[in-house]
Amino acid sequence: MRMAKTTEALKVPAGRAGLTRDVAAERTRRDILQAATQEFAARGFGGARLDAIADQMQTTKAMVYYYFGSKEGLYRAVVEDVFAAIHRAEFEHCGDQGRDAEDELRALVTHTFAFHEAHPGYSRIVSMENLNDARAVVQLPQVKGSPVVQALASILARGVAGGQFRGGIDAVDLHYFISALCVFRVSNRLTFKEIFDRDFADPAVRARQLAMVLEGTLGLLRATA
Amino acid sequence: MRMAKTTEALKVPAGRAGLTRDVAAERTRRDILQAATQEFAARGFGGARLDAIADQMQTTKAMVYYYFGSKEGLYRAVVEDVFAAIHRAEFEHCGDQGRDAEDELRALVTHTFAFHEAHPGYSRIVSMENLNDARAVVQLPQVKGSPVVQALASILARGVAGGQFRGGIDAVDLHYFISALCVFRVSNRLTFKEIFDRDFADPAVRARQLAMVLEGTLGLLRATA
Amino acid sequence: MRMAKTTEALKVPAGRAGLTRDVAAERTRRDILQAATQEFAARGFGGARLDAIADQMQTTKAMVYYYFGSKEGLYRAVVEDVFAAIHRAEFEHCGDQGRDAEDELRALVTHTFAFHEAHPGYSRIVSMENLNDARAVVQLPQVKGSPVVQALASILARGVAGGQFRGGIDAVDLHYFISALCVFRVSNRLTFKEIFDRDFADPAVRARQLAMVLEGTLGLLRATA
Amino acid sequence: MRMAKTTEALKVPAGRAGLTRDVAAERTRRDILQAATQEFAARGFGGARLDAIADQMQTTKAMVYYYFGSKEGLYRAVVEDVFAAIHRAEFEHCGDQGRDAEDELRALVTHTFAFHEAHPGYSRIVSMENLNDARAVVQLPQVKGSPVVQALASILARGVAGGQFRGGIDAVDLHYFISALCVFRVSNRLTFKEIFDRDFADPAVRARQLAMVLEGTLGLLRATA
DNA sequence: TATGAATGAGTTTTCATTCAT
DNA sequence: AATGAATGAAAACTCATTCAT
Repeated sequence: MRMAKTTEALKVPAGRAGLTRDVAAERTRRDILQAATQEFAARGFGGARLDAIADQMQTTKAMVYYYFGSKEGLYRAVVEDVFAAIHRAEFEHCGDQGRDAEDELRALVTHTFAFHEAHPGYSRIVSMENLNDARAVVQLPQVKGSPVVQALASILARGVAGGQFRGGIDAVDLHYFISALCVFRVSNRLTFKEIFDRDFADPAVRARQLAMVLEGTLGLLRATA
Repeated sequence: MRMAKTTEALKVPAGRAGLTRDVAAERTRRDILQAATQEFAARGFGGARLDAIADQMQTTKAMVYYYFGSKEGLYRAVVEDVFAAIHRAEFEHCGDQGRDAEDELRALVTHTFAFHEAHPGYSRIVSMENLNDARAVVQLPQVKGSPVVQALASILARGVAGGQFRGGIDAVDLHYFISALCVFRVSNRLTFKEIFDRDFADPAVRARQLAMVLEGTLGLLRATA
Repeated sequence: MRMAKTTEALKVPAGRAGLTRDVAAERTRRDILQAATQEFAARGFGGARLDAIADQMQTTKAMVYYYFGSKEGLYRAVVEDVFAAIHRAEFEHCGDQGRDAEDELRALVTHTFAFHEAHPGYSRIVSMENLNDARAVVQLPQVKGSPVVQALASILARGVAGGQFRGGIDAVDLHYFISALCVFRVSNRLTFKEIFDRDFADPAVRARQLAMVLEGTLGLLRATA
Repeated sequence: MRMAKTTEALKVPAGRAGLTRDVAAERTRRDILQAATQEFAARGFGGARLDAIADQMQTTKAMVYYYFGSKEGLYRAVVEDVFAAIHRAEFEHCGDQGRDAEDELRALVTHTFAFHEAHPGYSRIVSMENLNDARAVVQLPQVKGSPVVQALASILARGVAGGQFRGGIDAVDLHYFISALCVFRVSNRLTFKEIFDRDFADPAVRARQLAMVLEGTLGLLRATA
């Protein structure tokens, strides 16, 4: 009897005795997923080794097939998981509406900046998925959209209403702008360092860049050209 | 007798009769390099297949070894080639100094924006190299630095001197800022399109984004906060 | 506590309350056996998958081990079951002795012809067992012999006595003759159809072939050469 | 650079120097094919092991993929080869037309009888292919038809014209009749021996059975019922 | 220079079997 | 009596690399 595919496989335990087993199974699944995220981020899809993933746990390689069906299925689950984490993080931030639009935007940008910096593995997975023609994302309807767009739209509307921001800026475009500045410094850190000898991880550099991102974003919104 | 390694293999021989053959050889080498660039860009290092590269040409797989020594050597040559192309493009632009600093900056940003858009394969190779821990770039001394930094420094100096720009912005940091905005929309186009349903290739979107990049960059430099 | 092996597992228990459960168990066992017969017939021993067998029922793969001990044990049970069914069918026919020898033979041949046609799965199992070096049959003492041989011997004796048939024909040899003609058209139907474009399932073809088998058999027995 | 697929892969050597290599390559291919025929005949498709095939030669398992692309491709090549051999044998016999129809038929039957007996591996492959739903034969246009049908048609026509045979017998049907009797005793030899304790390989049994097949066939054709 | 054949070490995948509950 | 999870050994298949010509 096969399981495979994605996440819906974990049944709600019927009782106490069942609980332990299902919990253990779910734990096995998560172990695999975590190890796989690391391995895929480190070596790409083609370079990732199921052996390496299995070796990181107490489980065997066959379990990958039991839970995910194939290397491709595992990859899909990893991508799904990463985008879910990104969206979750964005959602968690969007709660504290109601403040001044500019303050709000600064907070959002700062948060985004810090989030990607703190989770370089996510950027790697996203880069890899782009190299892979987004073939996993295409098949995952649940990754569509992000709460951050609503949040930006709200900020923009308030800023424009309050006369702080100029109009004509679209929320998705603004998200591109902020994302580019926050993600690039993580995803392209290594080549940038080699070529320009500048380490984005250096605290001073980081502080300057955060300031630039904030000023650039606000400069864009305030521009009257 | 093997040749292997990277570029020093191209020495143009002094002999006369040998010329034809060397020209053919050089052509074979370039064919391999181009096919390899595509293959690596499409599948990453681990996913790239020497068979696939050989099949794209009239040459055989063994030729890869004759000219590049190994898959790794071929990969290095591809990365070197790509960065050389990027730097060459940047250099070509930097020639027309002497105009107004802001105009100059607009031209440089616009050029960078268009260049990456026109060469998505380059961004792919750069993304891949980052996923690969920059292991090729580390070994390639010739890719260090870029003329664009001098150009930006010159623009900044003139802009500050002319009172158009505020001071305190570093040329390399500014290059990060511009690169991020120009590269991200190419390297992350696919996932962005899937998730936010916004196609960066759409002319209207492109025009808006170019405007944003220009306004954002200038807004950053003009900012007095 | 394991049971394993083959048929002696079916003992009907004397207990009262246990009855329901044993009936259910026997039903499970038969379900497995049927699914297994199909799977083995369809894919051969090596190609058969316990997963596939389990998936066809409401039972799990582990039940196969509970009831049959191993894939090999299950295979043996299937072969035993099939030969038992064949012998049972042969026995059922042999009851109505006492008629004219030639009529009797016609009836027997016609019956054999129809039986194999109606149960192509049996021929498949027999073919498979031959491909498997008869390793299951060797270990199954209960499949030895068949009532059909006695029946043929009786028919032959009466036919010879009545001057209808010539002597010198052995009952087992005659069984080979009839079986070959009846089994081949089932077991080799597919390749024959592809190569000669003749479908043995076609009613007209079937009628002609039945006539041939009857005429051939009787022609053999009447021959005086 | 891949080859795979079936037989057309062997190029005609361009010259003397090329000859040796191509001949060696062709030899490798045939070695694999022969080992595979044995392995498939012995264990069926699912049970056959590529390792076992490779171990029988001085070549490696990867060569199977080089020449045949997959286990399935190898299987197809084996089936093709076997049917080609059967048809070739049938063709070789069909040459000596012109004799008396009955003599001719006796010779053909005797030859068929001996051929299958001498090549039990062929019958195994045919049995296996039937168990495998004739999936290889379906894809092999070159196995369609057999010269034996023409030969039988000719014999029948002459026999009818000469008054020796009755009319109304179709050549393909007759081929079924003869094939069934000749193939069954090879393909079902093992189970028959176990169940009826009669060894078809025994010279005395063989002689009796050949006589039966001859008499039965002629009896069929002479029958006036 | 160039080619097709060959190889060996790996990689993904499968599967019969067992275990804990 | 039954189940789902787990396992290890082996299977098919791949691929970078080398060799003979």
